[in-house]
Amino acid sequence: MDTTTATRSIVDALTKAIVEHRLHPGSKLAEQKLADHFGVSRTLVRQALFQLVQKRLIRMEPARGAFVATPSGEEARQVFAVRRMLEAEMTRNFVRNATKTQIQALQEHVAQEKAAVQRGDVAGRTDLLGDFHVRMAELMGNPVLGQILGELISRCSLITLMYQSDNAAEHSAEDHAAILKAIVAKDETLAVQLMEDHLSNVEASLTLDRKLPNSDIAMALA
Amino acid sequence: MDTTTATRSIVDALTKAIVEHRLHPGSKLAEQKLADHFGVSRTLVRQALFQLVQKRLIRMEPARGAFVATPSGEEARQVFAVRRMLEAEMTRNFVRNATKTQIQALQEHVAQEKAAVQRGDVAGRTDLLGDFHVRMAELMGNPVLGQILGELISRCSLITLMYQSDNAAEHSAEDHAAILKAIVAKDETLAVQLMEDHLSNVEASLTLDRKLPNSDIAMALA
DNA sequence: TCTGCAAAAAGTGTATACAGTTTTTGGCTT
DNA sequence: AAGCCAAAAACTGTATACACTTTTTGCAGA
Repeated sequence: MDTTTATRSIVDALTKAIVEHRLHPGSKLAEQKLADHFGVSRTLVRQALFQLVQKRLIRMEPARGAFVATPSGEEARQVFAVRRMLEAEMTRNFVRNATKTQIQALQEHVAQEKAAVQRGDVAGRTDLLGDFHVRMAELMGNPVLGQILGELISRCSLITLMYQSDNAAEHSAEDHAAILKAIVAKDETLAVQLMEDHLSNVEASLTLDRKLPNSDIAMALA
Repeated sequence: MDTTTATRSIVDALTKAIVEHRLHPGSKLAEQKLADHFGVSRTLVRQALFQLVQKRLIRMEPARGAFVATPSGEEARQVFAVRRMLEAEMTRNFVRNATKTQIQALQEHVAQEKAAVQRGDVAGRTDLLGDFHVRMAELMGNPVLGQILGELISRCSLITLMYQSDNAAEHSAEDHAAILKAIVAKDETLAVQLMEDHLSNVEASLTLDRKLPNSDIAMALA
């Protein structure tokens, strides 16, 4: 087992748990408990936690330990702003350079989204909706961009959990379908516009000005 | 001394050393030597190294240790592509929203650049040229963007060291001055265009297709 | 019953120990 | 003299130990 793999698998497992909302914002992440759970020593857990801090998925307080991050509304807006910048250009490049195979891959993905929506699979839908963006980033052959976007999208998972309002972004799947249609039609301007609008819609569907409904409270309850 | 501070200061020191080219691409980073140098145990050094891996400034090989990263030409191109995406939008926002104080801050920075160039201060110039971009990102009040850009610019420091050709980007300082002039004139389109051109020029001044002149060799010599 | 405080428990921060792997060293053979 | 192999040294990967801090517990007093 090489060095990175052990720590890496812990990072991945915790990332997955946070992104899938199995660990809530503000939750305490006690090192010994995690070590027991993963069957390793605290040393490896600690290394993993430090990496998660850099991914902004957790925060560490001196002598108090690690907690699942509770991004502020301000931070959320900034994350969406950066996503719009990157994904607009990504979409433009995609229209210009995407091969038929790549477009087909996205079409299949959108079909999966539609299926998940129709059968009421909420968890699966949430997963797929985020994956659409990651998939696009990967397909365009720029792993550097893909990795940055992947991290931003992970953070959005926390953000949406904290600030989602009643009318959650139900029509994301439709947005994706519309974007893809514009891509197929090679309508660069429209595709870019739809992508920007889509991200703005998702952001707008959140109540980012809420007065920290749970962050401190959740910590207090933990 | 809180937990993050000890490890963090090691991360910062190593980052600085790499960005300032005091540690060359491919150099071995032996844990015990670093520990002795910083007067701490390997535990803390190791935590720092893992964070630097995520910042893509070093890489770790199983059972072989940590080495200063040697980004490929392909990776270099991708980093520049992402920088163009982000900095174009950043410039656009800057033209729209920058206050007089912020513009003044940039003007002073450009003046410093000019001074460094004139007195032939190569090290200072290199520092300042990268800082121009970080400074702009910070000024626009989007720390999320600022942090991402900061990391990309750090990577560029390694990239330029590895791939710089004879005619290194001497006129970066002039480019910056031109961009700033367009910003002052509130010419959004021109400012964005100049920023994109500037980044393309820097990229073009590198010989990214070179056949790994030092990566493996430097490792062998280490 | 509620508040306050001290002792105990739990938890973090760092160093050290040790097993396993890689690299270096030094002698032996050709 | 050059190449090769084995022993030694150096180094990584992980666990454990221990000091110090925070949190919890439980009892005494009001």
